[in-house]
Formats: sequence, structure tokens, C-alpha cells
Amino acid sequence: MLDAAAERLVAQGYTATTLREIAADIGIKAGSIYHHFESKEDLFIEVFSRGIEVMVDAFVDVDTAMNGCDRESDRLEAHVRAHLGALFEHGSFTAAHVTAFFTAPEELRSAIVPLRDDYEHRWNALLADVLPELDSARLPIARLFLFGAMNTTIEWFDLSGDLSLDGLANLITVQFLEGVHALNLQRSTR
Amino acid sequence: MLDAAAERLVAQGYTATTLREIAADIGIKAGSIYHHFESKEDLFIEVFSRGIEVMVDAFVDVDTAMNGCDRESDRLEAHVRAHLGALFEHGSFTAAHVTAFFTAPEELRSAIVPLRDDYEHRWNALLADVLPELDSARLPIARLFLFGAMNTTIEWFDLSGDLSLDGLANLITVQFLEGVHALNLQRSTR
DNA sequence: GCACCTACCTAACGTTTGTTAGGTTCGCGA
DNA sequence: TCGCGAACCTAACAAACGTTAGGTAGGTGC
Repeated sequence: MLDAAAERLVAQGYTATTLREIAADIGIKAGSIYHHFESKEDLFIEVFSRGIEVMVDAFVDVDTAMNGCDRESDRLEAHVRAHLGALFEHGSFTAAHVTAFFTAPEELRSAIVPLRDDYEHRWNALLADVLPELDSARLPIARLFLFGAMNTTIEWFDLSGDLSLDGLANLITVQFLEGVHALNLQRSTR
Repeated sequence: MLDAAAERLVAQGYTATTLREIAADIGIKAGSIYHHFESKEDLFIEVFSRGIEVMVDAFVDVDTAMNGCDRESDRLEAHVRAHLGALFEHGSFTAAHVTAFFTAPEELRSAIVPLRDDYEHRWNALLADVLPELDSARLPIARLFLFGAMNTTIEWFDLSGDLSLDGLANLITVQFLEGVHALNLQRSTR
């Protein structure tokens, strides 16, 4: 049911997604949803929360796995890969979060913002490690550039296309660190 | 009236924006809208179209003004500045387009897609000029990275903050061309 | 066998939505 | 002065929305 709600969110946004649609998707009636959630808002708070949880879990996994990594650029690329993985490989929760969060009413958003802040702080700390020479005032801006490049991939990237998720993560990381000129020099990204 | 519609679009998305709200914003009643447009869809097709027109106009202006420019990076930065200007300085049409386009029903979107394609082609041609050594297969991807960084600025950039639009355009261009390391070396961006 | 809980349904409620038909006001041109 | 069209209004329409009250079926524990 949460899955169905997330998929509808991605395709239609918050207001256009009706409880009757979600209910029909899973073979029940709209009124029955209220046995599991108090309201439409409550249901979608759960969906958005899971979207962030998937991202944070993926981040933490990489953090522990890459503990003794010597090349900082590899560590960054692994995190980019994890973020993209959350977007494309772990159901629609994260995708729903990224695409539909700003279509939700403000009361709902404010309940989620703390979770988002937590995730952003983790990235800020990571970037401060990977890029120790970067002016700390420019660090959040750099993160926002990176987030922009990563999150808009849901609007165009095709999992079944020529480019793999590993390849995409590599391209984004290289582009982020060394600029667009370096894209040509990269290893094959199939 | 188109302005009011665009502002509501930015704040609430397509479905959540009602004709009664738009009418109230400009001091008329909802039924009166139908004297100017055939339907809600028709009204918003006009709003989205103008959003693209503003972008294309800004692009063309820079293209003619920068005709004899010798430094390609300056030309790119001028276009980035123009795109950001369309987003922040020319009413809400472009901002509405970028934030709310995917919240609109598909029939509406398909009417706008050709205009979007035109704008994207102009950018592809520009990038092919600025980056002649870049593999042509990677060129659209580079453009999508750049678009991602530029368009997500509406979610966080504050015109009245410490960073100016000129400074933001410079940061994005440098980051795009030479990577995040180069951000420190840049001139003051006030 | 009885009580109880979970999961669902039916049927309706009040509200809001896009939309429409018919009427009013006002200014311009002939 | 008359006619006409543009701009707007009123009042309502059917449909769809989130939500709720009350009821039903099936399983579990005692």
C-alpha cells in the first residue's frame, strides 16, 4: 500500500493522487485506508519518511564499508552510487520524495524537514572530508550543485539504457570533482 | 492574470491551484476566466509556454550580444547568467515551468514538449561550440548535469542573500568546467 | 461457545472542483 | 442615440474529493 502510494506520488504529485486510486491499486476500498492511517497526510508522511530512511541507510552502509578507504574520490563515488541506488533500485519511496516533496502541503513538509536536514548534514561532513581545501562557506553550495545533478537524473536517466548506474555515478563524480573536460578521459562507463 | 496563475503554480503545483484562487488574486470571479481561456488546461498551457519563451528570448539575446566573444568560457557563463535571470528576474513564468511542469497532466505536457526540445537543442549546440573536444555522446549528459545544477537553485537560492546572481552564475560555470576544486580560486562573487 | 480483534466494506456526509448558461455593465464606433 | 462586443457577474451543475459511522467476515485466545 505504501508502495502504491509512492508510485502514484511520482507519477502525479500529492494533490492529484487520490485515496480511491491508491485503494484500487491494491484491491481495497478508499475507506479502508483509514484503518491503517489517520488521514491522507498521515499516510504520505510515512511515505516521505521512508524515502529519506532509504537514503540514510544507503549512506551509512557506504560509510562503514568504506571505512579504511585511502582514495577520497573513490569514497565520494561510492556515496554518489548509493544515492543513485536509493533513487532507482529501492522502490519508489526515494523517487517519490525527490519529485513530489514540494507538491505536498506545508504542514506535511515541516514534519519531514528534520529528516532531510540530517541527511544533508551527513553529506556536508563527507564533503568536508573529501575536499579539505574547500572554503567552508562554499561547501553547502557545492553540495547543492551535486544534489541538483544527482536528483534530476530521475527525470531523464533510464536504467535499461546504455549507461549503467555505476557508470552514471562515475560520470557525476568526475564531473563534480574535475569538471566537464575530464569526462572524456574516464574509463568505459558501461 | 497569467502572473497570478504562474505564482500559484510555483507555490502549489498544478492540481492544487484552483481557478477560484487565481480569480480572487486578481479581483474577479472564477467563471470570468472562461472569457479569456477555454479551460484550466488552456490557461496553463499559456503559462508554461511563456516560461519557455522567456528562456529562449534570454538565450537568443546573449547569443547575439556575445557574437564576437573570444573566450568560450565567458560565453558559457553569460548563458548561465541568462538562464538564471529567466528563473529569478523575469516574473514567475520560468520558475513555474521548472517547478510545476511535471505536476501538470500529460496531455498538457505533450503540448509543451516541442518548445522544451527547441531550448535544449540550443544548449546542445552551445556546448558543442564551447567544448569541441567533448565526446558528442556525452554532450547531452553534460547538459543535463548543468541543467540540474541551474534549475535546482530555485529551491535554495535567495536573491536577497550574500551571493548575487552574477556570482552564482560564475560559481556554476566554473564548477561545471573545471570541477569543485576550482571554486576556491574564483574571484569574489559578491 | 463466547468475546474480541483485525481488516475490510457500504453508504453516505459536506466541501470543493472545473465548467456552463444566462444576465449585467460599460465604452466605443457609427 | 443606438447597437454591439468585450469584460465581468451570478448561480448553479455534476463530479470527485477526504472523511466518517456503522456494519460484516474471519481468525485467535480462553
